Amino acid sequence: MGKQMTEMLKGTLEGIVLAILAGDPAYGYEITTRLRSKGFPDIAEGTVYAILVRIEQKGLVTVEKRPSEKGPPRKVYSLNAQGEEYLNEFYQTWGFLSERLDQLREEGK
Amino acid sequence: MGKQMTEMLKGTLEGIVLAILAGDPAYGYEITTRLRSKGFPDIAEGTVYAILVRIEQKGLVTVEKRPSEKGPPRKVYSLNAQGEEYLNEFYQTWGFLSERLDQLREEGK
DNA sequence: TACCAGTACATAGTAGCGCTAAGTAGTGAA
DNA sequence: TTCACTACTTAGCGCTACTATGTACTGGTA
Repeated sequence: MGKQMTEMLKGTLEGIVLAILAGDPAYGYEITTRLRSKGFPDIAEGTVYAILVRIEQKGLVTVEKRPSEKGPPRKVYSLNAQGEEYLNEFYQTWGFLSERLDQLREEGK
Repeated sequence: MGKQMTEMLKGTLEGIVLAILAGDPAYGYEITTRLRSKGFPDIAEGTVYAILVRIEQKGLVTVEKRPSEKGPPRKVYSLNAQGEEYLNEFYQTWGFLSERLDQLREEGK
């Protein structure tokens, strides 16, 4: 993955995962494969699990353990009310940065 | 500054500084004040200087020392060809992420 | 004169985030 | 029994922005 992308994902990948969970609940392995199919082919598994641990500790998700037919039990994550609020803040922060950048880009022309 | 903003600036603040320089050359102190007046009131001076050192080492800018009437000599930074290319890559990466996020946001509704 | 605010640059130390790499564990197919 | 796939975990690393502090020059003012 490009170095710029790696650095830019800091602070945004967490939001992206939350956005995925906002669609519907999912478990780690599933999130990884979804990310990979949706334009982030190089996201490492470890990265996703680290984010899941973090957002659980922050209290943004609820976790439910469900058995799997194909391997170890899954930990299914659902966004809770606090998580939705956090996601909205994330979108706002992103929007703010987008505005500044668009403006700078215009000025630079 | 919000913690989300701090994390999101990782990987973008450097690009923002390059975008400012794309408008016209500037020196560190000036960049800091410009940032503060343009919606980033809490950017620390030290952060800006660290970025300037970095982009100089990466060869994205040329530096010229000019005397100041009001203090120590200024180091004026200008974006060079390599810097412009890097800035374009930055915009592309940003655009890619924007698309993914917009898409996720739509799906989440 | 002495002090302070403003200008201008520099840097050591810290925390957070994503990545690398390696491991554990369960299932089913070759 | 070996391998591939599923599924989760964790230690260590590099990079970035922030905090805090320091240096140095100018001009105003008490």
